[in-house]
Amino acid sequence: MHTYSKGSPVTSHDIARRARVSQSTVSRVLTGNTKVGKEARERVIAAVRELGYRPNAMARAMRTSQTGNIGVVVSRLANPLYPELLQILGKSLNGAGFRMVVWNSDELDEKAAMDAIHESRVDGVIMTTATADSMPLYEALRLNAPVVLINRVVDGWPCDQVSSDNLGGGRKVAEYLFKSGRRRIGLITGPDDASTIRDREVGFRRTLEALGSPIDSMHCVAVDVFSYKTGFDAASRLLDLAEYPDAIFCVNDVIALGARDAARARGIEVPADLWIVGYDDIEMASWHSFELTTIRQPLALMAETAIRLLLQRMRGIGEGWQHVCLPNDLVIRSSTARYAASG
Amino acid sequence: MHTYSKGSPVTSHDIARRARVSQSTVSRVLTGNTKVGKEARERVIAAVRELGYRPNAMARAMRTSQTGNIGVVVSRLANPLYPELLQILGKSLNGAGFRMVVWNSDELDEKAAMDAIHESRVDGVIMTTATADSMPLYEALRLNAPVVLINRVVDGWPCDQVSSDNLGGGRKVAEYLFKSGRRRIGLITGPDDASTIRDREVGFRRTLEALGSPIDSMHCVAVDVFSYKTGFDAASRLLDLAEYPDAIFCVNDVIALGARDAARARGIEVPADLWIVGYDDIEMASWHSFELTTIRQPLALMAETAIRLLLQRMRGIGEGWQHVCLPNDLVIRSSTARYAASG
DNA sequence: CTGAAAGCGCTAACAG
DNA sequence: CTGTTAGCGCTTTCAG
Repeated sequence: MHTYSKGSPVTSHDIARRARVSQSTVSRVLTGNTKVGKEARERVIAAVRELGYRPNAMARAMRTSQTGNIGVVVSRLANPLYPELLQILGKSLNGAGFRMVVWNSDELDEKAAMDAIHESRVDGVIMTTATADSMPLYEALRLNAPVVLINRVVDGWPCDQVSSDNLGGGRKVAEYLFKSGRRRIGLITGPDDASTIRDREVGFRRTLEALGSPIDSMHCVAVDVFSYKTGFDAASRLLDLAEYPDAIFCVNDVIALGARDAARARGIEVPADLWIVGYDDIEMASWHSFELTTIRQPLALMAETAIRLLLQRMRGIGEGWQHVCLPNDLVIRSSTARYAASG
Repeated sequence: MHTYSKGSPVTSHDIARRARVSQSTVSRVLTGNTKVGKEARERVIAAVRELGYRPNAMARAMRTSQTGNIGVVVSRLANPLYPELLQILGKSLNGAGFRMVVWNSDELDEKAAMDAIHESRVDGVIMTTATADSMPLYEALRLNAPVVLINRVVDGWPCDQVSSDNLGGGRKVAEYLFKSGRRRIGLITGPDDASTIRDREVGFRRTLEALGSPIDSMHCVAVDVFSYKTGFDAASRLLDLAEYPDAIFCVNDVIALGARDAARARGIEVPADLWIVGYDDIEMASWHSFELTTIRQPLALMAETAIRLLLQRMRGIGEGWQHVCLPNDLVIRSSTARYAASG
């Protein structure tokens, strides 16, 4: 029985025969790199159409050592930030003539992505979830693999990196809350292996300390994994305190949404009794039920930058490793009072 | 300058030389299909490790006509159903030894996925977003391409298809609402090119008609695209009527969430003044702010089934086209009163 | 401008 | 068990 997956049976030789040219001329017409006589070209094109010929990508890849595939490793797709990022990356990559291959990152996926580079399945990889203890990643980088880090970064690692200013984002939130008169400020943070989270927390804490209003350790909770539920639970703990915070900064939106609902579940009014601030500006942040004040990252710009750096790296251009850090914005909604953000 | 993407410079010949065996023996050790002497095998393995050798996947694919890649076409990732499905599909595919390549489906992506099959970039494709007017898909199917449809299906098309019982889902919702005493039942539906939507709507309408309580055309709105916002707006139109519905069935959760918030924005109490039912049971449906009654599809089972059918098809097994339709469940939450669902 | 020829790195007969 | 041999389908010199 014929198995389709053996690939289209028609090859460039078939085209050559039919167009009465040599196989190499067929190739020349298709790649378009070399001049070909008008007559011959037209016969080839006609034959291609008539036979429904599609060049075999594997064979081409083998000759050119280029697959046209770019791998993307994303963290748990359950965080809506990543689908959003994925959508943007996919569009940009397609625009640049590449296909996107996705790994949904647990450690196995990270390894799989690095394997794919070494096996020439992909020409390069964009990692959104790097951490300093990813051995496979580090190994690949040592071998000079074309990898760029986006979103999460790892200081000092030998590769291009693109992030937004998480330190500054944390600072902006702290300043905003403090200047708006909040003084019992709480924090829900997460695992500190992600640079994003670490930076947001550090920027936030340092600024409050500098302003003379450090976070009470009672008012700080760390979740082990980011989800609505963990956010809900963490906030519940904070809100069950006799003197609960008058504002809570959550290091990402998903937990902030959980926190918002924890307040609702207790009948705590937001923003009257409690302010909540998130981070990422995922789509749900703007929903009527949440109206979450948050930090918006310039995802599209980050994606474009990452792709540009990766393509340069793949071409062997680019000497040192670049670390691009893009600015982000405080988006004020009614989960906090509508005071103007100050510089 | 050395460009990494030229691929690892070490080939099976290098290994052969180093292990003092022929290149084919190296291949035999690596593929593991043939017996190899203990001595030789060990020398090969050692050489592989010492040189950090990785077999070139393109070359292998060219010989075997198998890439190990499965393409997945998903509709707008903005609908959280699709990331959920993607996650499940990815895990199952990896478990079966395949990699997942994702296209984020507008018409261009659909075409790209079909191109990928013809160019032997992927061994097969899983489509979540088929519609009857997808020309590239139809063309590919005519050529007997290994494609399976999941979620959305197209009656009469020559391919394997997996869906859940959308007709029955619509019916269940109708019965539940009617038996719970709702009589001014509204409907927010969507574009009818998707089989899922069509079936849900038909099942719902027919059942209500059979029960003698057809939908008032005033109480039916169709959105052109599925999003929180379109759901919010559509529900707003319904709720601004003098006599607004006492229950609204939304053909998917995303618009149901919008509808829920439209009620909240007007101070309409749910479920006291209005019941809302969605479809899909995406994660947010269970969030405290929504507590949405909805239909849960057996995504994991659907994914497994689709993959099984696809693998059979790729192996050339399987004679006729199968159409698997799996049952789904009504999940009752407090966006409707907590009456028991009846059979 | 075009054909002939040489492989890319690997797998899979085919003979030992 | 293992080496030799013949390509997979394509791109790219190298000669005309």
